[in-house]
Amino acid sequence: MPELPEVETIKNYLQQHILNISITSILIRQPNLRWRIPDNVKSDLFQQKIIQIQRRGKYLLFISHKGVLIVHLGMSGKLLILPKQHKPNIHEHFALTFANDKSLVFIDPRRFGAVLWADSSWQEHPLLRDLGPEPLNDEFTATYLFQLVQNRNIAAKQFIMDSHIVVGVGNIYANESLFLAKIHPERKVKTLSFDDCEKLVASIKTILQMAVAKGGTTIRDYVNSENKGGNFQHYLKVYGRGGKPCVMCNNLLIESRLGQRTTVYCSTCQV
DNA sequence: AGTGCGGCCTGTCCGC
DNA sequence: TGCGGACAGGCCGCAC
Repeated sequence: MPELPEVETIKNYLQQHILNISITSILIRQPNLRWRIPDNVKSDLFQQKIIQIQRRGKYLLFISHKGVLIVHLGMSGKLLILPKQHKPNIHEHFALTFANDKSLVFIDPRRFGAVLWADSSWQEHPLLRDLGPEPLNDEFTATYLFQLVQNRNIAAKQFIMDSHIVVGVGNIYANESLFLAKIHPERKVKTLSFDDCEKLVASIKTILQMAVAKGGTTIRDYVNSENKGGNFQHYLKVYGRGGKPCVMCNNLLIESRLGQRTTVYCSTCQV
């Protein structure tokens, strides 16, 4: 569900609400998420405070003096701030309650998400250490991308959705970025010129920045921690518009499947 | 090493 | 209205 802009929006909200407040209880209701929630989360976080929240790709990192809680929302995960006494949700798998009687509640119907624990050197965690650069950082450049595309016989869309190449680009923003860059999603990446890489990098940055500014995209059920949707869905040019006219050339957009994911593009504008 | 896909889950929608 | 199948903002881990 959530891609980089959605996770960033959640992080920005949580930073204003749960920092530096003692944790009074930890609830593990369903430990079997993508990976099992480690038992020691309970003892390690008890009476600790979250002193900092960071985002790495689509992972949220809740940093305490004892270690780091790593949270990934998968496809259907939500993190909500609710009163300590709230209406129970059958998919509430994990919750932290704070001294101000607010709870941080992890809800995830499909359980593709994860709640994990690392010591303070979370950068070395197996799930995080091999991740590619943050797309909005200066290290994500055309020079970097052009170097990686050499001899790679993979479709452009699958390439930019690979978190070892660049983090945070999911299905919606991959489709949108390729449209903006005028690159066909099935184009083999080894055929990209340096100029193509420049356009692609610039497009990914533009799309993600705009989406962050609009609080993310709500297609179906994404909500931030205030239980509100984002607004970027009003700015999508291809995703969800298969069969409709291209906003640039009026030809009908093609909807196909690539790597088991719905892919939408304009066969005239994107080459 | 790179590439392609199965699988993890539940909910929803669509066609028969 | 019931049922099966496809699909959904992700991504690891395995075959080849």
